[in-house]
Amino acid sequence: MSARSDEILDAAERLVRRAGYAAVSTRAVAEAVGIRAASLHHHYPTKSDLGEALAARYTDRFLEELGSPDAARHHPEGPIALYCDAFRQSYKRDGALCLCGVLGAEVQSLPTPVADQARVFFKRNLNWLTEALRRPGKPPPHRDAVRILASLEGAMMMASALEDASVLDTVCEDLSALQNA
Amino acid sequence: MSARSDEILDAAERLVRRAGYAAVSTRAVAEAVGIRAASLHHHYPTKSDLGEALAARYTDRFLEELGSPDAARHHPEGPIALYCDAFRQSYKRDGALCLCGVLGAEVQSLPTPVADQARVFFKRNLNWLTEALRRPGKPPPHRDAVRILASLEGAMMMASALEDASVLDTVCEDLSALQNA
DNA sequence: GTCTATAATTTGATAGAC
DNA sequence: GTCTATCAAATTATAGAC
Repeated sequence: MSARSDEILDAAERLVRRAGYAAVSTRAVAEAVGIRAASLHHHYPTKSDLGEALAARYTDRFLEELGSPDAARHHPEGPIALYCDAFRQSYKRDGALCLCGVLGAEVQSLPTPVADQARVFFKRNLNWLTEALRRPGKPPPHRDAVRILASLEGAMMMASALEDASVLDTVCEDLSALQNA
Repeated sequence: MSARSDEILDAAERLVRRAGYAAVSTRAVAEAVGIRAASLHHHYPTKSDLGEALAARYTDRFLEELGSPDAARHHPEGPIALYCDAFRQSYKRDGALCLCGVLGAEVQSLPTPVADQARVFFKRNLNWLTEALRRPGKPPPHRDAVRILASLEGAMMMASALEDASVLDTVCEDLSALQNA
């Protein structure tokens, strides 16, 4: 993975998170990097290859930033607040919703490898949440994980569509409050 | 609005809800109807016109099916259950997520009139929910409305991406239960 | 690794006959 | 209202020079 390959993913991520996979051309990504389309295809032979690498890196990075579910359990404000903040920071830092939220909405028109990588994001996040919320002597809280991730994905989509970040803040506050109930 | 114009919107809705706006060509819509692309452009001069009419009809129909917020308040299972069922039925009947959830995820690459119509869906739904959940002597529950709609939109996206309708069911059940708390 | 050049296809859209 | 024919532009991708 060369520096240039990473630069290409950076540009692709910025564009796809705002416009969607189908609406972003390999040419547009190349232009954003400052190279020709033919050069981009040297790093990623097909658009599908680019999309797959993009989703995989996004997922790896996101989970890396989260840290271990075990550490999250001992976070002073609780695992839900920590998890919400990861999305909130990502949304505010990049001014765009979750890459895999975007891909998930157009999953039926994605090349199979890209769709599969988007699914991996959701599965790994659900596993992380289930682990972080687990309480001794109780069954794994899978339903809570589903509810939390779905709320956050929907909140980011609506915040982006309505150009109103307070939608995400509202949902995050209510999710954190619920935890203490 | 001729019968043919409506047929075109039917086909467009089916395709866009599965693949996204950018991934669906006017030719593909025309083919699904059984006419030529030139004939489609007679009914909707541009793709943007088609998208705008599509989102507007979707919103009108959805709110019509919901009925009045006042009637929902007196529903035997409560307004939240009624609202959740509207999305659940739509998801199962059409095998696809909310049209405006799809459009919302790619809002930055949509023609302005289409993006605006997608926003109208969210605003009208938030107003409906706020009204249906209102309780005398209390401030309008705008936050609850945001939380509920965001949860449902995210749940549909995830159900579609993971090809697992139980995600939507789980979220609906938890939303209804919360109401009684 | 990047470029120019180019191929093959698709796309949104129009002109004009019927 | 629908068609054939056509267009200009964009898109994904490849060949081959440097």
